[in-house]
Amino acid sequence: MNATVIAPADSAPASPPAAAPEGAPVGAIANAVNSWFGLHARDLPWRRDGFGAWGVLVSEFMLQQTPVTRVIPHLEAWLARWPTPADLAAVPPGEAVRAWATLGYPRRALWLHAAAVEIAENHGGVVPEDVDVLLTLTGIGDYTARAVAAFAYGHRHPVVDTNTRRVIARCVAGQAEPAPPSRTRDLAAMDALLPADASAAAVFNAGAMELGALVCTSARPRCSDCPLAALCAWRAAGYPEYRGPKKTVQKQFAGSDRQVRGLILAELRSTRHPVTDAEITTLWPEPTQLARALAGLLADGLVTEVAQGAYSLPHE
DNA sequence: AATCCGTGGTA
DNA sequence: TTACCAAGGAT
Repeated sequence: MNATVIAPADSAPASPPAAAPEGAPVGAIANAVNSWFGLHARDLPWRRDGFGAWGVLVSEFMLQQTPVTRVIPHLEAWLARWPTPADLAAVPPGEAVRAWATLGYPRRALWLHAAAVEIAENHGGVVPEDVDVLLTLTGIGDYTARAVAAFAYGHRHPVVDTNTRRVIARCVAGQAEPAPPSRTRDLAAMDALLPADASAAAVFNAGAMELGALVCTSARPRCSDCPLAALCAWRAAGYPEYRGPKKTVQKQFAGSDRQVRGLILAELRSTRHPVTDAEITTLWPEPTQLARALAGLLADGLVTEVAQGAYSLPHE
């Protein structure tokens, strides 16, 4: 069943291509991806000329685990309201959590606000361009730091997200799915493919992600449309199924603490008045789980107790 | 290093 | 209907 789900629609070649993928020049992969990207890249807001480093940074926060189509409207509203880091830093974090709406993982809104404060206070209100500096900001990790440096500032760095990891796993390693993430290994693998020219490198970073998002997808990859088909080690090997460590399964959402936290936060977003314990009690039938969820939100700083048994989004 | 963290679309 | 999974990061 596993291989059935993953295996692409078109069949493997009867015999492996004469040119072994390992023998293909490294530059061939980047060349093919960049040519394809030039023809098929989606017209996304953050790819417009002059979109700005702040816009790129906000987009990357929003895109952490949330699909492109859900991000775009919120991103544009966000940037219209807070055109600079200082604009966001000037409002309470609860405003960011409220504007985040249903994008999910509301801690990201809190982290984005914290990053804006850090940029305003420590970096003159300008989004840093060095990876090492970006990494010091709240909510920015290995992916986002390099994405901002590469896409907003044109610096040459390997940018590795889940799409790129999958493309490399298949095309280079000949495996159906990537091994569990490894910072060192993943960055080295992408670095080995990266064009020397910074501009071409930035295109390749974006192109590999785009290819993984549109063609080299997790389920039902469209190999017949893939610019790397002739270079792909997974294809050449006849699409062997994944044999690595078992992927961790995401816990069921229904009935989870996540769901309860979401219900409480949705209630807090719906009003600017404090929400009382009595009102929160109506949101979920199990008091123990409800209390645990509320305690978690308080500990995370997503909720503030403004009076005994009354709660709101964080003020400061 | 494994687990936790929201929400909604899709097959 | 259920299961998968989507430009990750923090702990």
